[in-house]
Amino acid sequence: MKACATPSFGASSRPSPRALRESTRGTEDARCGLMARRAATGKLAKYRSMRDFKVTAEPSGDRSPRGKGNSFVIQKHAARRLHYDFRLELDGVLLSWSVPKGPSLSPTEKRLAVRTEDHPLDYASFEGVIPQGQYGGGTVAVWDRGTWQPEDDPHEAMKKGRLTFTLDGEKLHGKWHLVRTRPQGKQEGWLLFKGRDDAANENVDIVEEEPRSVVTNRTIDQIAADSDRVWQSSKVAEPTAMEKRAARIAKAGKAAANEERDTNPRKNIHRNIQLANEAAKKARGKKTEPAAPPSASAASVAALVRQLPLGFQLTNLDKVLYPEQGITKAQLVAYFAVVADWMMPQLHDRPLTLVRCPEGRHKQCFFQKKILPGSPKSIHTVEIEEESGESVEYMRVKDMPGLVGLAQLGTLEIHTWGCHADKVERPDFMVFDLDPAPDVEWDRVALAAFEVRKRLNKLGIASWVKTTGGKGLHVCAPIKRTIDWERFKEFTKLFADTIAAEHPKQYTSNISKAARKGKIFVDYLRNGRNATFIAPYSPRAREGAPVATPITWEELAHGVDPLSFTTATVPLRLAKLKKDPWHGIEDADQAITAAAWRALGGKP
DNA sequence: GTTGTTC
DNA sequence: GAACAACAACGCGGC
DNA sequence: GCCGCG
Ligand SMILES: [Mn+2]
Ligand SMILES: [Mn+2]
Repeated sequence: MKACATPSFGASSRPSPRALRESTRGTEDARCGLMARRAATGKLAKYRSMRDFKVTAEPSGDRSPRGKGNSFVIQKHAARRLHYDFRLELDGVLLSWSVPKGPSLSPTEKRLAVRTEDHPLDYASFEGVIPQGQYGGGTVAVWDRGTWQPEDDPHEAMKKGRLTFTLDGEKLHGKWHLVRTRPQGKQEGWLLFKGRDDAANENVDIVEEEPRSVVTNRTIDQIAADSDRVWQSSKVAEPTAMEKRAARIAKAGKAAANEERDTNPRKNIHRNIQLANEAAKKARGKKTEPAAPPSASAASVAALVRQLPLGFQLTNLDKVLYPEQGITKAQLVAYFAVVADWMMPQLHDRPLTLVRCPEGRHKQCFFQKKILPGSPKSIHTVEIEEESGESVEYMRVKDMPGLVGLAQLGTLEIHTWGCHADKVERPDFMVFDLDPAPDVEWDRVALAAFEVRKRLNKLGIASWVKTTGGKGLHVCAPIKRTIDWERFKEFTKLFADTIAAEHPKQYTSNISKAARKGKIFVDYLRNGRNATFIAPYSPRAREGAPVATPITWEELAHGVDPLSFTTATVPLRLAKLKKDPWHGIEDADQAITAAAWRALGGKP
């Protein structure tokens, strides 16, 4: 059997137009044509793997339009960033480059061109909208099209990284160059620039002056608007299951919003996220097998959180962070967005330490205290002088986008210092962490919290309580910023030692494991300068995505199951609450008084 | 998860 | 663009 | 000084 001819023109002799035509389309036999098609099919595997053709209107490339085999197209593509996709037909596919600034008619203006995956030939006529969330989501216009003629063998040229050719399009003409930059060194890029000939022009910005589609004479904006209309009408005609679902959520969201005449769009997004969370919980039921199947609404949660006004990009929203519950990063983002209003008053401007698990809670997790380059801009910093003398940039957040920024980093736990950024050397939040030994019953822990509360009250300090996401409780008290860390910790140690001394069978203030057997460790060490504690409303990187949850003393007296507070249940709980469980904590105006020191037998 | 290096 | 590697905390108490 | 702890 005869081998199929590879189009080849030799290095020196320029091919005739006829030779070019015949090189890609069958002057030989049907077998070669078929093989070329199969080859093209293989080249398009990547293109297809990146797209879901049920969702996008882009062609799948299973039908090749008949042409002369030397077409080119430039598609103006308003995606995340506006760019121009430069495509040359070769061997049954479109070689493609993404040119951020588009072509220039000036031979001295070299434009960066990044090679992208080969596209099918029928892509050349695609103009319209690629749905958001799909690869390359955005609006596409056919900015120019026509034919191209390589100067030499294009296969050799591609291999060498020097392609010289002539364009005969509607906007672009004459000689052009595509040159690969140094293969080693920085990233491999190409440069697209005009050859020196009559079609060159130093004075015209072709991209500015000819912005429209050469096919429909529409601008990008007009194409997007037209596509909107088509989408609207097709939606009425034939709603898909997903659209029906979205409509249901939107309707429920509207009804809820109408109740309180809420015109804040962000609040509405929050509400929709809550509704989606609720639906997700119902869909999951209470089954928690080793790996839960993705919940029905995971996809719609991703769509919702993408609407949050953040100022940075969310990525990998479908990544599963808690496999047992099937909780995705999108659901974590939704959780933070919903609890932000309750959480931020406590978290605002405190230095942070994070527990990050970007690959999920079972994979490599790590602590992070310093800000890293590339962090979302909604994460702010605070410069703190370490005792060693060196200065470290800690992280802090001020608002919902900041909180979601932490989620974007794959943060499963947020730990905070007991001070604020503007006065780091003055602690303002006291925490007694009640850690029960493994065999201690929950009721004893609850009673311990009341004991701590009673004793603090006697010292003139009101306190609030939260679960930790584990088997313990945190008794918390805001304190005026009068004393330094050393004295602060000294006071809390005195307090813990006193309880332990008076009830040695119940409590210990000694961190060592041996001392804690059968007892509750009153952990005052959270009150040191370099110590942190789990933030209110922070999830934990543990099975079930439990949440450190502020509760009222009444609830604690009534009985609560600390592990029932999870990223799935806390948003529902908050929606039902009439007032903040920590109501009044912002207005507390209390300090460690001289009388308090004396009551514990300490020196004021 | 992000950045930097390398092809 | 893709594949790959490096990197992301540390102080304090107990004995 | 090392280990455990969070
Ligand atoms: Mn593109
Ligand atoms: Mn503890």
